[in-house]
Amino acid sequence: MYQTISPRHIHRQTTTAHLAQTMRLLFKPVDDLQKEIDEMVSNNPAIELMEKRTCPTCHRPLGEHGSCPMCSHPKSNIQDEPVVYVSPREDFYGRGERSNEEMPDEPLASMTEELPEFVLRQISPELKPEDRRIAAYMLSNLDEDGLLEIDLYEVVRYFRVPLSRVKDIQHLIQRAEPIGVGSCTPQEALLAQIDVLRESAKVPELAEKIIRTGWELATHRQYRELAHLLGVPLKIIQQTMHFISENLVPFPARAHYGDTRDPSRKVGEVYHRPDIIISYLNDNPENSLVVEIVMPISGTLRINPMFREAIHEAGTEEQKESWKAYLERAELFIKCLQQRNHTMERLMRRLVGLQRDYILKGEKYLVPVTRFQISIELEVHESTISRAVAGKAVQLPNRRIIPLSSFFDRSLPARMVLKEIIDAEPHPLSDAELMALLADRGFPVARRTVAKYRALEGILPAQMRKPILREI
DNA sequence: CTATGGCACGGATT
DNA sequence: AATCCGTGCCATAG
Repeated sequence: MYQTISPRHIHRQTTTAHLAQTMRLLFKPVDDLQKEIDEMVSNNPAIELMEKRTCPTCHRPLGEHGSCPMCSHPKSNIQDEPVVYVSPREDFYGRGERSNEEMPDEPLASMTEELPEFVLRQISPELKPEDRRIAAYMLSNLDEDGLLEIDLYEVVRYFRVPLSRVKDIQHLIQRAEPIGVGSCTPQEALLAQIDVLRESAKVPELAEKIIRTGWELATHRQYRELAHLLGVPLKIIQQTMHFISENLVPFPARAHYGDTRDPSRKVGEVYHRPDIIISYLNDNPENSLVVEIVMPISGTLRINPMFREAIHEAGTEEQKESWKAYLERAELFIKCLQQRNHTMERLMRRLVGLQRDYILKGEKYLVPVTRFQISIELEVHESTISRAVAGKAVQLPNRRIIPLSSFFDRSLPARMVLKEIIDAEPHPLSDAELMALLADRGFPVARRTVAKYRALEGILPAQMRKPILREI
């Protein structure tokens, strides 16, 4: 944003109207903010959008001080103080870009409306610019299960590019969340998931074999025939099938929608543009973290100086008044935006410092914090924090997009440890036993609560966890 | 009798 | 003031 006013200065001249509007803007996620800004810019002649300024070397938008935080900032060795800045960032589809290309943007099925965007956003950092159209085209042809409903050759013909290039793009898509999306068949989706899973856990060799050669039999639950075909004992087959049904999803998109196993993901809250992007400086894990507060516009807003001048030459007194009103509203709007960003910036600086391990090492390391505590530390009202957190999404360095509110989830670490325990124990443990083990690891919770956590994580009760097969 | 899920209560959080 | 979350009690299933 255009800043001639320091945040402290803003604070002093806060008025009630100002406050009210700041509140309104504060809890708006980027999507809504974009509409808000668009409307203001097109209706109010006093405000204008400066052209975007991008860094000449890395093409990222410049930070608010006119320097590029991504490449001109020296390597920071301050570990507790991440670089936080407000970033003007373009819509990922590129505004206006769509008009000169015949980007296929026919309406999608309502359920998957946001899936293509969601995926495109994840892969766009690795996607060559010239491949974006192809990726977007493929993503717009997903069915409601997240599988590609067109043939790869169709894409080849449409864009007249080599098949290998299309396959490369598909490979990229498959590895984005939900993993396996964009595959042509359920098998392909499963194999992609195995691929990704192997990076962090061991996967039975047999699983891949079953999917590759015996999938027909497996889907019909003809395990005996399958065992015979692969020359493996029936029992092993059953165990592997159990592994598959527990860990893999043949229809990637379903995991996010109707699946009651993961009630923490609500429909509509899943696929968001990130409001905040956390990444490594220059994408190098050696470097410190950079936190971008995303702005939905590609430039900076400011008062049009011409307009300010023009007021003196207003024809009638009436006109003068109305122009002044425009001017005031524009000023207010800009100040409120600045304050919103300032609040977000402070919040994220504190939060990232606090939850660094969570961001880098995983959910197990989340530090339990309440909004209330943060509000005291930042000396703002607790509702301010609530507003700032509500409905916002964060993209982590590993490209996962999660709700900002998960930073305040008290029970997440306990649930992750619970998962670990269950994964590790070959013998199914009852809730009471699990309770004891959790207590050992520093999570004293009631037996009843263990059951609730299990349910939250979609883990079946002990008896049902024996090698019984779930429907695929 | 044991293991679990449902319901509801109370305290903390928002 | 409304909502969320952990927990205790009790019914039910095996």
